[in-house]
Amino acid sequence: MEVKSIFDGIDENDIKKMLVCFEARARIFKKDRTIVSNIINIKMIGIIISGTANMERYDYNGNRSIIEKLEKNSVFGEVFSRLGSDISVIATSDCEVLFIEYEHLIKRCKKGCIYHSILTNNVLQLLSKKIIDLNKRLEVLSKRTIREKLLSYFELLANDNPKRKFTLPFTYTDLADYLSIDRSAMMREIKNLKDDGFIETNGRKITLKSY
Amino acid sequence: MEVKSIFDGIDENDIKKMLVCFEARARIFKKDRTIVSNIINIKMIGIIISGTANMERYDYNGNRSIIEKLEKNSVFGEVFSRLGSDISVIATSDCEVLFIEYEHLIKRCKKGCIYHSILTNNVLQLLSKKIIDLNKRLEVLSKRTIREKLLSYFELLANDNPKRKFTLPFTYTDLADYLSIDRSAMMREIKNLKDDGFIETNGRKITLKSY
DNA sequence: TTATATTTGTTGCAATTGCAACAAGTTTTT
DNA sequence: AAAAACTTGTTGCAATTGCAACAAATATAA
Repeated sequence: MEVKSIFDGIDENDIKKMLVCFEARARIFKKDRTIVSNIINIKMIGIIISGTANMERYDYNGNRSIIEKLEKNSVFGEVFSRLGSDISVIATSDCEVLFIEYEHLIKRCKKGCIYHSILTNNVLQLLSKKIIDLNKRLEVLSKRTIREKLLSYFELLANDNPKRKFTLPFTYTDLADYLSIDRSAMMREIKNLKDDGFIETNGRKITLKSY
Repeated sequence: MEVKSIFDGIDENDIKKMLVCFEARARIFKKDRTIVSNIINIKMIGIIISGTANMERYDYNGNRSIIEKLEKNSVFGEVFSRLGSDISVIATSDCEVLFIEYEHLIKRCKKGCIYHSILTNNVLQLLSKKIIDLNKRLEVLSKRTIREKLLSYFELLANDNPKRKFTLPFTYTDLADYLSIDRSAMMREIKNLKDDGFIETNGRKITLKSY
């Protein structure tokens, strides 16, 4: 059974008690607002309670890189990310974020919260999941051509659907940033993939034809 | 204080007891031997006790990708890696590997090992560290040109040394695979970097000149 | 110490890619 | 409903890259 949230398996009432014990604080962010501008030095972790956000970075050439898409229950923070870089988390829709100090999570609770160990375990599962996701991303980015990058990314998305259909979770502009490639070159290659019969597209709906 | 091993802070004697409790098994691998040929379906994790290894993958074009360099205390296994891919772990020197079932690590010990919670905590720290490392790798791979990939990778290596000198932990051939680029194109670019005064090289010893 | 294998260094050439620029289509804001 | 902002689609061109191939230098094995 997959862990979805760090509070999986913990009773609603107990969660509330724990949040007090953790001195957790919730904040609301409007779409396009910056949730964290510089992830370094944040000894807190953030948990997306509702809404979506992107973790992104601009390099010195002004090229944006979308490091990660965050959604409900996603966890972010220094411990989960690259230290020392100009990474920010931007709300892509209105969202609510819960901030908790990292130390509270990993240390054994002095007040003896009985659910603390469940929570630790959940964090462990989420971290494992994140590692798997990062490795997926790495697998895509380690492809040498735009065509291969697209196909391996599409393959990941199509895996969930027996008809091999999926909807891009991105605009094409964002997709290019996610794959770290030039948008126009990517559009050209998508056209080639269509011409060569690898994919069919209808807006952001894509069907993978071959295996 | 950084956690180096999953057994950090646990007494030697207690480790031995735990290993029995975990049904841990140690195995020796000679250089160039395959430690795990297909990481999927392994419900175990491996811990490098001594020696070094590479986690690698060959795509259908025969291009090798070095996913990760493993050394003493590195942990690998299904939970820490991309599922379903043809990933293998190859010894790059003689090494000793300890295998433990993942379940034993995360479940609360029925026999009441008092150090179990320390261990869970250590695993958590190691996972966090791995996430940070993966993000570093992603940062390098998300650069769009070979030059930028090289410079950002060198930057990471040079960060540890005030003189901005470092020795590549790779042969140049392996470096190209690690960066997912063509070796000859990479050599050409390294030459350009030298000509342009960005770096000085002496074999695998490199000095970063500019910032 | 020879033989064998691997790594490094180089080059021409063709293919891929990034860049710049612009038009057309959508969506969002005013 | 009009204006503004963003996304999609397209192209020529120059720069970068991958590929193939080979020689020289090192490292490893016999």
